[in-house]
Amino acid sequence: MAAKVRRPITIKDVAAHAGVSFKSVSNVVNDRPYVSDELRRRVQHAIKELGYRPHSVARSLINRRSNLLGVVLRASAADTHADPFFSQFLLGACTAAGAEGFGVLVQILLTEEPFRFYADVFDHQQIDGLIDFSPRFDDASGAEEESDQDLPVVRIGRARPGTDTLAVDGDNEQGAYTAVSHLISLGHRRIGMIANADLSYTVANTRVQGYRQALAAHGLPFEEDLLIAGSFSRQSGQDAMVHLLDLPKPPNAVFVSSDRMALGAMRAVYDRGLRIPQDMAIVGYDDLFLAEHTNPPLTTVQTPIDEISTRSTRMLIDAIRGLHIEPRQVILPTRLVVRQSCGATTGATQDWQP
Amino acid sequence: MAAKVRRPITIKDVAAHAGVSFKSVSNVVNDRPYVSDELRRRVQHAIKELGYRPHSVARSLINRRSNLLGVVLRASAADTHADPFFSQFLLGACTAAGAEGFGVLVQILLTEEPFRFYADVFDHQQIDGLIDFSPRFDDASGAEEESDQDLPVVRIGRARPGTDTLAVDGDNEQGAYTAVSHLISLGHRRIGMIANADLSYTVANTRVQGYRQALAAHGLPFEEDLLIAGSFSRQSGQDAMVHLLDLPKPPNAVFVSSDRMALGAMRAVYDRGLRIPQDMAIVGYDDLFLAEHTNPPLTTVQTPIDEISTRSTRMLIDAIRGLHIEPRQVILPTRLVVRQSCGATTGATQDWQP
DNA sequence: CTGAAAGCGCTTACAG
DNA sequence: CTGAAAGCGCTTACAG
Repeated sequence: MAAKVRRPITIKDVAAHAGVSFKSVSNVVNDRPYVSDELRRRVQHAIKELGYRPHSVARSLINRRSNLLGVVLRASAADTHADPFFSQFLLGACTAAGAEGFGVLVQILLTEEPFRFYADVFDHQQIDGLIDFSPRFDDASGAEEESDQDLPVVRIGRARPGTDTLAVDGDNEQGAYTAVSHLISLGHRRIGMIANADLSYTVANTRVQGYRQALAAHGLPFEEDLLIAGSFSRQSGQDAMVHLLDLPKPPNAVFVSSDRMALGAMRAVYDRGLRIPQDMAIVGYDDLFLAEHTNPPLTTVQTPIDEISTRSTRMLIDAIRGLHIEPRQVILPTRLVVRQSCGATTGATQDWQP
Repeated sequence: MAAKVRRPITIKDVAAHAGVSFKSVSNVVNDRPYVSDELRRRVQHAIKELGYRPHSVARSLINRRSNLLGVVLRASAADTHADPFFSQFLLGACTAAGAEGFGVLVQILLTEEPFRFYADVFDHQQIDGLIDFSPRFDDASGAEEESDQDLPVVRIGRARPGTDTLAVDGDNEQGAYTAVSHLISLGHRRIGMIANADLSYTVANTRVQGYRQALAAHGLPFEEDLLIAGSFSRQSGQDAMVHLLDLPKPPNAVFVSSDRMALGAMRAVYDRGLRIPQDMAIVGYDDLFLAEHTNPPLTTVQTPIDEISTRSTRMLIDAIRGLHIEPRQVILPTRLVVRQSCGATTGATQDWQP
């Protein structure tokens, strides 16, 4: 453990203490070749003894590198409070960044605020690159893809087709496909879908694709009536389910591509005096903490958030280092977590009431 | 909006463009007095035109200030995934810090890792001060209060008695007091408590104090049997409730000082075939997102996390600026959110099943 | 390996 | 207000 330091120790203090030139200290610190083992040992000893830490700011000034990564989250105030992914994402990002000597600067913006360019987001703070973690930002605006500097940017989510934006995302198509196929394998033939948002959002659109592909792959027709789009909120999930239940011939299973909205959908089902999953099977998306605690526990799709955070951070650091990055878009597989709301009796978790 | 910049613009570029000395540019940027309005206008015009941003690293080197705040979260991997407070805390901290020209550097540590001193946490990254957001870190270790540098630190949580650590916290005593008093006002006389952790954690201990004070204030005896400590997890809440239900004379109301544990406690109640709140009233603590979604919705205590984040950030910045800070410990009032698990019929939310 | 110099972009303190 | 200099802590490039 480093000795406790009161006054800043500089490279010169270390050089004096070790009886070498400060140049040699620099060489040792930066792991340069042509340093004799003996010299290295003496310098390292002095560094330890004095508790020397290279002054990152001075190095930044000369290297034109701050070794700082920016992470921006654009979300509504309500989302932020509940967003279970951001903390988890940060954990992975901090770990991956730290391993490469980078720190993580965070900026959270409310979508209610006027749009800001990346350069403005971190204002005068120098960063070497940036991760845009704004899963719910309307893709149609597109403004966030326009890097206003030569700043490397990795986007969490889907890149706009035709662009070469660096992007990492969970496989929404596959996640939805798996969820719906699971319902089909359980014997359901009329399966509705409540999309998590308007289809201009890729995060909604891609999941609808998976839904349609699953139907098609199993020879089931796509019925326009059975697909309805919500808007992220629980209430919108409830409204959508009411709409489906009011159909002349309602579905008996629904894929709700957001756990939060699935909560609202379940409420609508119970309000009609129907049972889950007997009268209505439900599968969600996200695997929020609460998915385990609904009644019955919610079968849902889990996004590989840890892997997304690690991959995107490494990708950004590679970009900062000028490496050639291939592929530029990474899509990571999701996992279906089977509980009871789908009607499968094979769920690992047992039944309980709250 | 700033013009788009390809190459870094320096203070000299601005000076040349405006036809003034670079010294004057510095004066304008730093809002020094004795700058004529005419000069200021010319410089500001040039700054805008060139899209100049002062190089924060160069300023840091000379000012010995990075304008960077560190925020550390120490948590277990499981907690991180679910911790609803951290994102929300960061939102407040980023906003408050940004308003004063500070950026926020984040570091998330897993409690499973070996302990690290603050200086090691941010390694070589320079920060001006630090917020320790480690609500569940065992207070008994105390290591985190020992600043190993002259680094200003604000702790989120309770300061150790007798120390002058800067600290901001929610009023756990008052929160618990209010929760238990509410149960008493509903007619309950045998009220148990499941503490969120071992009493060596102030976050548990203070809530127990509130529980005892509420009993005493209403002339009810404190019965040792009715108090049992869990350990943050849902399972521990379930086990504790089983224990209480096995008592010769079980309570008919329980204050569980953690929503997550309340979830386990509810499960234990249902496993016995009992009803909530008719057979067992329950009040939680934290107001997690899911509290609204339990069956029945959970009455719980809400911590003023937004105010905690804003106050602690401002306090840290004041400390960095060398201001005298009084009081050094701030305790902010909590709020009881009445739903249905306590048996009050006056809850604003209506009854529903999941 | 050491020495002596220049420079990263800025601020400070000192003369004019 | 301007000018010319020094310096924050470090790295780079150049001689020895």
